[in-house]
Amino acid sequence: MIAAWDRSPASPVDPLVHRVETLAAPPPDLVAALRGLTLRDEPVNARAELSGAPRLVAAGWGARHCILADGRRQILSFVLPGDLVAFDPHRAPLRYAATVSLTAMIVADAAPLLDLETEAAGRDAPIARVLRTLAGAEEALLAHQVTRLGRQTAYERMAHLLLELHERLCIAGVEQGDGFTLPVTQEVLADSLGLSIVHTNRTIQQLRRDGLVRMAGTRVTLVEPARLAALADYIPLARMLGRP
Amino acid sequence: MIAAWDRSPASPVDPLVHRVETLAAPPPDLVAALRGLTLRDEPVNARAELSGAPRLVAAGWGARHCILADGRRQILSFVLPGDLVAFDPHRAPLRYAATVSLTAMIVADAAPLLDLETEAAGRDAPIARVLRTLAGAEEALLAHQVTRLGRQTAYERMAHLLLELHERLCIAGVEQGDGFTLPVTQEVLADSLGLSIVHTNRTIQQLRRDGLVRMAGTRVTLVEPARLAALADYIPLARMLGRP
DNA sequence: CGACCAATTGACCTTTCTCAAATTGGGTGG
DNA sequence: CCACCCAATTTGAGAAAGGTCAATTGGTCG
Repeated sequence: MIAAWDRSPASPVDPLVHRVETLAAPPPDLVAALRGLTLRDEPVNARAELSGAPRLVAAGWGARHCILADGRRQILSFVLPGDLVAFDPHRAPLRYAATVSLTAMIVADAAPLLDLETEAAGRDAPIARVLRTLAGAEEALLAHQVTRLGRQTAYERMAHLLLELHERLCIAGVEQGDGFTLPVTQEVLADSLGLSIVHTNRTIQQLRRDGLVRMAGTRVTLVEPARLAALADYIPLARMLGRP
Repeated sequence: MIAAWDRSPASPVDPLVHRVETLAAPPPDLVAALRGLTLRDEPVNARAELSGAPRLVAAGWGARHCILADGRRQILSFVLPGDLVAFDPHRAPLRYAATVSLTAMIVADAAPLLDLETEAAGRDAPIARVLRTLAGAEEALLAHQVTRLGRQTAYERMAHLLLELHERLCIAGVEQGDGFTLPVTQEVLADSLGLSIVHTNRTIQQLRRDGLVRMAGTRVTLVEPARLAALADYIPLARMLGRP
């Protein structure tokens, strides 16, 4: 048996490649090209701001959020392995919306990826098609987030978010099976779900009592994914992006 | 005096050009090129689905929305004059999120605009820069929407949305001054704000009683824009996009 | 052990929802 | 012009969901 630290270290592009393979049916040579990239990566502390240059998340959790004048915070989206941040260098980042790390992270310089796109000029190039799929995934996440916040109860929201996080981590190849590691506090969940901390806690407990999820430490297990998906009206990202 | 129907008909690109001029400081020759476009436009009935080809909204109101299994509806964003719909023909539209007309609309074929972008190949072409700004505006709108739904009270949400609609219509040159025409029912506002119809109605009345807005028929007047903006923590789109 | 942060619990309060019933405001056919 | 209709707005009353405040527990780390 091989211990985790004993394996050859994963490449920072692995989660991205896994996402691409899962969502976009890329030609093999594009996958090879992506794997062939050697990206300069660097560690980022928790609670740091991710700003500036184009980056690819290799590990760790972050978030984009807005903060109101009186301190209320709303998370717009979680930033997970395989995600691109500030990818278009020509586009100024939104003011009053920040991208921050929630845990320690490893982020890589995404410039080589950009070059790949620039060289393969043309809208129909496989790399362009793949990047469009990733943009579509981001759009789908925002649609999920708005619908959760606007039209779902706390119970539904929580189930929906857990399903989404699980699906995203599986798509990125970071997790597999029926559970995942949730490395953030309930306060962070509350700031994503638009709930108070107290109510977030009670909602989790209700899901536990109903036998739908198990949560111990940072480990989440989706005990009854099908029932969760039904009650939360969860539409998998893969399905939103058009795969039947 | 000239009746409305007597004026020379506005070009379908007018709202777009006005937005671009307001938000993106474009070079004069690009503005000329945009004005020079002759777009085939067509009327769309209220409550129709806007699907398929790239379109530019010339007049009327639409919305993107998701509908849950039990009928609950959440509007993701309003679609107003000057907005592009399904602009990237290479990108499949999200399933389970539809774009519909709320009023009668006039929409134009956006293909010539796309051609303009394709011909002027290059990320730094003025047309590309302008389209990026419009994409940034859309992103800012979604940030607003998520924050409203997640962290604001009904009262704040309503004030915030009215300010946003007003700003968008002014940016598109469709309105000016301190008011605008709101051609949708309170049910539609409710579906955007994540509220019930009844509470939407009561919230509007509260704003009226407080002397912050006037609403008669479809006409909305922002009586105290500054106080509204302060209580709703409203950040103008222009400021989010980086203009100081 | 003490400090501290996250999770949890209890009590009470506010916001928002639901249901049901007016009321209003245009249009429309007679 | 008027009676009628339908959709939209408005009102009332009671219930449910979720928030706030304050205290307690549990685990971790120096």
